[in-house]
Amino acid sequence: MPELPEVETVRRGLQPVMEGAKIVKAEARRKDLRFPFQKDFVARLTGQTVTGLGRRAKYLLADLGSGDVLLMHLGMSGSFRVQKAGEDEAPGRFHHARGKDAAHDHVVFHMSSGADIVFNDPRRFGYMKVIARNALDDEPLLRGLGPEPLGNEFDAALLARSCAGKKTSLKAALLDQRVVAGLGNIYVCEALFRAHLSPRRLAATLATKAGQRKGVAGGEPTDHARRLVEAIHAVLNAAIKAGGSSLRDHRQTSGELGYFQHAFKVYDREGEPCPTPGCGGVVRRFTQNGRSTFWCPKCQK
DNA sequence: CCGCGGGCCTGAGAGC
DNA sequence: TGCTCTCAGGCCCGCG
Repeated sequence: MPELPEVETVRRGLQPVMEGAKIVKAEARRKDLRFPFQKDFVARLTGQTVTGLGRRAKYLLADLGSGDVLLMHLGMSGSFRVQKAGEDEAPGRFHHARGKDAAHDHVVFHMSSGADIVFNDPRRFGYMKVIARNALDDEPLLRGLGPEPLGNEFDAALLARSCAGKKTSLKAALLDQRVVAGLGNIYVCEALFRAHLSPRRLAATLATKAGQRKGVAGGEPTDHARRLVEAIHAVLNAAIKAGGSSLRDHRQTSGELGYFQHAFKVYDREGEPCPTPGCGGVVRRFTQNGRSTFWCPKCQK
């Protein structure tokens, strides 16, 4: 489910109840999520103060007083909710009028702030791991990640360079977290639409001819690359402002829905008229690398 | 190394 | 009502 805007929304919801508070008690209610929990997972969290809550790509990172970092990933269906300590934790199958099945409340942090933070994940593609902060650079889950799309170093030149020599489609390249870290299927479709670029275009065409050979440092970006970076910035910032997109699972930690799904131009809009003024095309869908791509074949070239 | 397809899980919705 | 089938916002792994 969650792409960068949803994870950032979750981070902003958790920050006020986690930062500066102590994890009085941690519960892992099953032995695994996507991966088995570490044997010392609960022990390394218990009694620790959370000194900061950050985000890298689609990961949340909670800094602990011990020098450890708690790494959290929401997978496809993970969500956090914040509730008052002892409140109505899981009385029935469905609670909080949120359609969340309590059977999938897998991890709970009881905070000294008086908040219980509950991680719910029906599909269990999410995971959590505690690692030493001084080993972050060696962490396999983080090591290959490319630049933050909203970070200073991510610009047209860098994008063009990392697409240089890529034989794959532009769509697949943008989904590759080594190229840029944090985009997923929705925001790739939306960014390509806003940039009027075809998802089928060869990724290497973002660099000029001179720069298309892989690894050429001076590969000049094309106007296409500039347009695409602008579109990525715009769509991510707008989505964060809207609290993310709620299709099925994503909720803000308060339980509120995000509402950026209403602003989708093409995602999940197969058959609708293209929203580009004067285009007159129709939004189409097809499958690329096993994922649905939504686009307007008339104005995305 | 690179790109692709399969697999991991559960649940919602469509069609019969 | 209920069954079967498809699809879903992610990512690791193994294959060619």
